[in-house]
Amino acid sequence: MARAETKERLLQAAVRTLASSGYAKTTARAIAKTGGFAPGVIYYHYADLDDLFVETARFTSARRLERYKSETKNFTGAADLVTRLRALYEEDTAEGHIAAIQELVAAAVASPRLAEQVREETARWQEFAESVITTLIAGSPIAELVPVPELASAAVATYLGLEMLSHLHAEGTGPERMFQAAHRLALLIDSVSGNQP
Amino acid sequence: MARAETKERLLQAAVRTLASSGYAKTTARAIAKTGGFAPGVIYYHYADLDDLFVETARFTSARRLERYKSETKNFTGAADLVTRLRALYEEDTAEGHIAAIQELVAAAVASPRLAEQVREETARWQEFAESVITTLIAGSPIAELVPVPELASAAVATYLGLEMLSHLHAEGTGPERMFQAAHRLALLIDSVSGNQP
Amino acid sequence: MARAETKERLLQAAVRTLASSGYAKTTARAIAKTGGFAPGVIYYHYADLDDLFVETARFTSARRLERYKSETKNFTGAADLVTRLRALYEEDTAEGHIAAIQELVAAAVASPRLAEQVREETARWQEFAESVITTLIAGSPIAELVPVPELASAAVATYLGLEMLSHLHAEGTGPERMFQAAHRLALLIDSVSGNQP
Amino acid sequence: MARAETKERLLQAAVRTLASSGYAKTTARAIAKTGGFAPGVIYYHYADLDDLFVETARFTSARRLERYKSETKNFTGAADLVTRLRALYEEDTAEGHIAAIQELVAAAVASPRLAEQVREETARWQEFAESVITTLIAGSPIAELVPVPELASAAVATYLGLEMLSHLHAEGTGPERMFQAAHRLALLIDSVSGNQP
DNA sequence: GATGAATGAGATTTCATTCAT
DNA sequence: CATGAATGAAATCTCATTCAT
Repeated sequence: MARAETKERLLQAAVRTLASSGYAKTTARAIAKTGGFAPGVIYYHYADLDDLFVETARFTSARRLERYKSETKNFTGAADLVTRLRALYEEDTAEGHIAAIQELVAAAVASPRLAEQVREETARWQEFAESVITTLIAGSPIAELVPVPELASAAVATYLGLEMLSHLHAEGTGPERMFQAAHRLALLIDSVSGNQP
Repeated sequence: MARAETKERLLQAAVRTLASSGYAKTTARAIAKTGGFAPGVIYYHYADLDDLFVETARFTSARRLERYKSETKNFTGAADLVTRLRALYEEDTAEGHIAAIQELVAAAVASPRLAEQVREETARWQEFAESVITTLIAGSPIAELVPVPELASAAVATYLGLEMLSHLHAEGTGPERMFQAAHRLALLIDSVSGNQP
Repeated sequence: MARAETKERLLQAAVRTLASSGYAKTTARAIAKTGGFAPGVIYYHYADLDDLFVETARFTSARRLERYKSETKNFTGAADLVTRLRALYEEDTAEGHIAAIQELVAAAVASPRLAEQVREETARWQEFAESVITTLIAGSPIAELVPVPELASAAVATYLGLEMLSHLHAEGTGPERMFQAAHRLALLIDSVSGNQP
Repeated sequence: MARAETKERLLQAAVRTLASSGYAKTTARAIAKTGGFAPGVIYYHYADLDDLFVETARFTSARRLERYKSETKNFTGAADLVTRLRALYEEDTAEGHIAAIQELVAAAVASPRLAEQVREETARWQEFAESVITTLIAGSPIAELVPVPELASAAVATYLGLEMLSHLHAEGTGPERMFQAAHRLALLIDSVSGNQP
């Protein structure tokens, strides 16, 4: 099998296992079982598990960020944005993307290399959040007053924290209700700014 | 040594080890080394490591919540509240409290009992956040419009997410700048509501 | 069991296994089987196999050197010295001491720490050889002409090389015949110098 | 590529890897990397690694012995012989020949076939040493007294032992100083025997 | 002839847990 | 109550060898 193809299978399996079992239980065997290959393959393609985790952070983050960028292109207002983000968040949950990232963040305490990679990815998300916020407030009278970087940081943090907490609730209604509240707030903002809902 | 005293030493050691090494490296030996006692003691006081982790979640959460409640009693406005929270957040960081909680949340994926305990603790924090928000908006004309539970959820999530991300930044200036921005916003709110700063 | 006692058991087992199986086959399992304990014990007392090998080099070398010093005290001439060395060499062979050292030297190519330790031990043997040679030629008219350090180096090298080669000969008569030849030479030297045989 | 040519590339790569990494680290992958070919090739030309090692012993020994014989042809005395041996020894070191042999000797403890091959090669070197010594002492009055086989054994052993020890010394000045001492001794012998230096 | 991806057996290493003291 | 040595199960990792291409 082609090298690149196999590597992607490994990364996918790593994401799924991290999300479902936590990083301490994401053993080589567990990943192999998830992906349906022999544990040895991991070490043929990656130096060690740490190496695989670093690549996993890069892979899943880049992949999702691309999707977020493409799906939020040309949003027409705050409410529209919330609607799109809600759909994307549901994809994240389904794929286990944020859950995997959260486990990788927790694992990063013990791995400088992983910490550095997650830091890089987070910076990319922060940049994305900044550009969305900037677009959102463009033309508004309060645009000057908004501390964009801090708000972007807060947005990324809230996103991660939400996922973190939603894992604890079997029902998983937490985020759903919050998106609804956010949507109501967004409609309010749009009506004030004269956007089309 | 008194039973209770020893147990607290164990729990403190667990918190410190979780914060500094991550839960996968928080082994019986590692905790014992942090606390300066023999690994065997853990099993004298707790059934197993999972049991210790459950108790650790209860212990550090209860302890900090008590402190948060006592330190936010009688706050006089949004800006005052932010100031107090900033000081408390610094204590959290110094003690490794939130870092430990974050590791426990990550670990909870693999332990139903731990997940249940963290859920309980989170509920208490959410309740606390709700009461603070309710107090904050009491008397305001918009009080009716604020979705308190959702806002409280978001606040807790942001708090956790922030700590999560701040771990990745060696400098650690992230939260500091956010508290500053929050303080400026709070001053604005206070001036609108007629609070004393 | 006392820590020191167990550690010595481990070191003895390591020497025996190195001598009988070569360093590549001296696995944790193999050592444990030789010594009759669980493989895990090794890692309780030593950081890793490399660590155990370093200590093994120190242990077996120090032990044998002490014996060599005590057994060559007050030798009365070259022939007497050869006789004593022959007996000591037989002990070495029986205990597997030199065979183990030889395997450790071969292993040292891949382990800087081990290389350093073997270097230290070799220096001690060279020093011992120098003191023996100096005693041997003391008072002789040619004493001034003998390059003691170089001769000591050569002696140590020959000793190791001999053991190395004797391993290849099932019969093992090689060293025996060489000691006999050395003894004849020693008698010649003694008769010239007027030593008592 | 011609069969013979490829096989020689494999053998060369094996020698270099043995010398630089030790036999435990001389894996199929490591050899392939050294030689710049795929690991699979080894198994096309040799049954297994043991087989490759046996051939490597034969190859490097035969090659060097041929060179030793050609370079010591018609030596004119002890000092001249030492000079030639010193140059050859430097070649050995540069090519990693003796280091490889030493690793193979260490490995032979665990492989009867390899042990047998090394034994054969050693016998050839012993024979070579005997013929050199015989030539050296021919015509001397003490020729009858010299135990040629034992001396030849000792010479081979010392040669191997020296290399073994020289690996441990980063500076590598050990053998150099010994060749110098040997040269001074050789000059003395030549002057006594009336050889031309 | 040669490649290099994949496997499975076995090595090293870690660690929760037990237990004699 | 506390200690810390020991164990056994499971983890990480390595590698000779095979095989489809």
